[in-house]
Amino acid sequence: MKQASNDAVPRQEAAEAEDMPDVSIKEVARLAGVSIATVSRCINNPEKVTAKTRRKVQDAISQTGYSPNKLAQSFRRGRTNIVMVVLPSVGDPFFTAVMNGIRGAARAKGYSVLIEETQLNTMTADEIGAMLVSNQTDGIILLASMSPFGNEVLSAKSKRRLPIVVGCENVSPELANFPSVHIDNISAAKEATNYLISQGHQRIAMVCGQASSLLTKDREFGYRAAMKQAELAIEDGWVVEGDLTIAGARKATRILMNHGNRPTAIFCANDEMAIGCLHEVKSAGLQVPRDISIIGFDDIRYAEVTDPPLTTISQPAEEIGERVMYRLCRRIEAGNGASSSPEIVPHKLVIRQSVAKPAS
Amino acid sequence: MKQASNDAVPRQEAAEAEDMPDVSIKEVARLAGVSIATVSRCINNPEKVTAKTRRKVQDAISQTGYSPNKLAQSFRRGRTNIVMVVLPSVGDPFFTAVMNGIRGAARAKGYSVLIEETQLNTMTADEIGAMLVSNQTDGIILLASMSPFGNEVLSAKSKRRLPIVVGCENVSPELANFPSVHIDNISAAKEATNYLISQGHQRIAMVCGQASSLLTKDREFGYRAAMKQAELAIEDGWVVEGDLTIAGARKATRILMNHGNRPTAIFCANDEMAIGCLHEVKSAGLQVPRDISIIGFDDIRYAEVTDPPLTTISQPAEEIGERVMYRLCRRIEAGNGASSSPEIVPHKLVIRQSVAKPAS
DNA sequence: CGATCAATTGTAAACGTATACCCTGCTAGC
DNA sequence: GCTAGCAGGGTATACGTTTACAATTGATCG
Repeated sequence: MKQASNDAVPRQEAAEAEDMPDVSIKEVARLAGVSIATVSRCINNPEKVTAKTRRKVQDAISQTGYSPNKLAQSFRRGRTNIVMVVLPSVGDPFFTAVMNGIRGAARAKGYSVLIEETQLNTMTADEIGAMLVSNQTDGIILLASMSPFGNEVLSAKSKRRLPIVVGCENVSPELANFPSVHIDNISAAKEATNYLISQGHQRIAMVCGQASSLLTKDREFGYRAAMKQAELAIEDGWVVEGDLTIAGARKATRILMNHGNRPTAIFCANDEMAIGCLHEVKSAGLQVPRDISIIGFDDIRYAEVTDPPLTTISQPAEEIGERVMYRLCRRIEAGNGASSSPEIVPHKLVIRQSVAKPAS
Repeated sequence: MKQASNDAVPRQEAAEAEDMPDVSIKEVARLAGVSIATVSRCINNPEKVTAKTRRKVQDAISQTGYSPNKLAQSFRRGRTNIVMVVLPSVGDPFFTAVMNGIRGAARAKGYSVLIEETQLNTMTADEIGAMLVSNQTDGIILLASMSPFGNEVLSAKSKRRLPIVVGCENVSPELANFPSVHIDNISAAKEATNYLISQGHQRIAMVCGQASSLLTKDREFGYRAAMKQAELAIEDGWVVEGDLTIAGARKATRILMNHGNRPTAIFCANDEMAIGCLHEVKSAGLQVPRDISIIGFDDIRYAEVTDPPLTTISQPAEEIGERVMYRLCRRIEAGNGASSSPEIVPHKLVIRQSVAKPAS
């Protein structure tokens, strides 16, 4: 296959591309007959260099296939253009949607996104702190409560205007005065519960999230508040803890189904669990919503294709993602100058068909 | 709250932690009364340093709260310990599962994971290539066909034993001799189709993925092969392209439902689409599997909670993720020395309740 | 034509770490 | 007690950029 030389292929280029050991700015400078400073300027401040020189450098660059070593750049500039987002589970479609918003904004701003899950203990608070401190990332978006995180590294470093923004949930006390963007989880949970009440339900149970999660804590709080306000009792065993997964919800639902005083409606702290709950109720031979009503939270994309379609609270997930990323950017650029007030985005009750008036 | 001084708190530490401008190895060395080389050795080769010295250094480190600047480390060592994975959609639970495998292995090996989606053009092939070339990442896992990617950057660089591993699908010709790990998509699709045939179906349609995706191309190929082998005709309009999303599948399904010669079974190229398909069929007032059978592909976690539960092809998603990551590690460490043969993992037909014998 | 000034380019230092190489001092063997 | 050997620690350089500053060029104006 090695032909002699009868085509007009620019042979030199090919040859250069062949080995190309590790072409640095030096090599380009040599080839263009200028100093490395000029090459650097050509790339970063093209207006500060003569058109003629720019050409020479451009030629040299395309000849060598040079591209700046990002490692060196990051090192020199002290910035990686990487942000980290910490969340409970990438698998949850709600967070996926938030991530889409983040990713879009990140891309627009020239950042890459590093994802870390807390769910399976894939990363401890210490490690996250270490990551921050060691400059691997320019900033962090917290979509998950990280209480243990607060005290150790954070408090010491927070004064150094550490770029952290909290998303999707209230900021915990330890993280006070970090910016945040989220819906009003308490009000939203109240609204969901009130909707069930307005349909005539009185025996309303809840499948909530882990106790450690501030987000689900708020939702449970809203549920309890609504029940209290309506003067409805919450029986022992009606509030059962899931782990925000389908499997967890199924287990929790089984417990509820076997409760002596079975509820007529179940409020799930997220849609993922509502799906598990729905399946489990149907598996028990009951019908939804005829026998039991179910309401979820998040409005993930599967919510409208369940059978029956899920009534739920809708969050503007992508928008949250976008906003949280933009706030992080401002925090990175402006330091503590950027505002740190919480930003509340609107939620919405989406009525589909998993809730009906109770049978009795 | 600012008390005078009546407790035994080590005041110096507190004071040091207070400002901590940017403590570098130099500061630690100064404090420990040793050279920076020794500090470095203490961290990276503790056995090459006296216990006594080690102590002094350790003390200085914890006093200052020093942690090595990863940027500088990466720069110096020429490695970032970050790998990039390129995939069509993080939202797809199948890829989420693969990612879990990747993440687990990455964590075990000390890598962080950078995710890039191709679906929404969030990153062009050029950008990915640039990323690679500029050392931002140590290696890349491709879970998505990147045909346009092949020629430009890759071919030029592939000789430089670029650490790339392909996952979930056959490696395209341009990427030849990169390692890969995936199931045998063609055989699996054949198996799915044959199962429908074995149940007595003759009018079998398929909702496939984008033409650009090698993975879905293979599945379509398997379907066609099985049909041919069984001497069953595929009518015009029975193979309709979805985009691997619920919405796309619903649109595709509507087309199938209106087909003059309506199929009795539908093979969907992934479960996400099968869910959309299922919903659409039921929305049309038909029953599954009584009126129409549906079979999916991937066995995502929602597959067992649909109504009816989805019959599908199961892939060992996490295992694929793990293996692909480990192969990438070997590639990073051993260069081209590491084998580059494709690694086929087993798939499995999971029979649930979305397929039955045809009515007629 | 020479001087002054602006525009452009070159020089060199710095970022924080790792390490090759050298030096010191100790131990052990004779 | 002397030397060979070696382990522990110091010195200094390199990694590839960016950038402050110096130097040079070219141009404009007197």
